[in-house]
Amino acid sequence: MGRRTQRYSKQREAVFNAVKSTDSHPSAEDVYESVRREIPNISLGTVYRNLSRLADSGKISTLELPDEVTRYDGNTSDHLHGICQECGRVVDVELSVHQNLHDYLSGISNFHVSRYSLTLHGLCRDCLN
Amino acid sequence: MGRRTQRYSKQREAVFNAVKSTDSHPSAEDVYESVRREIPNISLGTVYRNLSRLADSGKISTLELPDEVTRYDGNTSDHLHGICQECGRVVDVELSVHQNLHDYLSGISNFHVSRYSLTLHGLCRDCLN
DNA sequence: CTATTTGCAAACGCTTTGCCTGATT
DNA sequence: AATCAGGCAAAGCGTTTGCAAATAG
Repeated sequence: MGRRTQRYSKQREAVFNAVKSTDSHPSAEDVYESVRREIPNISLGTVYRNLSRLADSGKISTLELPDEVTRYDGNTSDHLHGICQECGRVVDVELSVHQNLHDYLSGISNFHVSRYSLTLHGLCRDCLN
Repeated sequence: MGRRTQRYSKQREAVFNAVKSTDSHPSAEDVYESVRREIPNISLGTVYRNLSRLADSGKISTLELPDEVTRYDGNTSDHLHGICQECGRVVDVELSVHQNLHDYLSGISNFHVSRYSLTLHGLCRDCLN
């Protein structure tokens, strides 16, 4: 066990920047496409490896979306996501709701909730018009 | 388009029964193992095909669990699921909470919620002891 | 100099599909 | 007899991994 030391690599930096610089919650493939413009011969395997390491070390986070390709988020704060049924985008959701939900869920009698995963489906602001 | 007519087959009946007769939320592989005791030469492809058809026609339902193999549920009523961090089981969760949640979620300002997918993580009753 | 990281390609796990034979209506 | 469903095996898709060469410290 124990994490081994991490060395700098321009590939990891580029992967990190690609995730950090957008709020589109890119998939590994999306990140690959984006980073390739800067480092044309980067391999998809390297992108996957770096996404995992960055997520392990808490610098980015992984999105738990049902029936979806894994997506990554540069915003590591605790928040919710909505998937727009119209345009397919994954958007950040304002979370006053989120804050009370944990208490709300402790009302459950046959299961002890330590965390939950909530994904909303509906219409984003753009598609609501 | 348009659904084609469905014919009876003993394989589909067995797949249906396997899902209906348990509350363990079996995966396709689980169903395969189970049905094989009755129909030893059934193929895994047939199990998948029938699970899809049964779900399409609403006779069983598909579980949207993040980062999990797809599981199936013979209980088609709207309810929540908890994944036990100790034993890995997926259990049905009593849902008084669930009923109010939709209203609760309409408070969100930047996303119009039409449905949501909520999975709980924690401890089931057995593992809480 | 040594350990880590890369690129590449092969392997993986789960699920779907094509093709031809067999079963249902 | 006309379709639909099954068995089998191959393919598909997203992701992981083994390996030898390159690179950071």
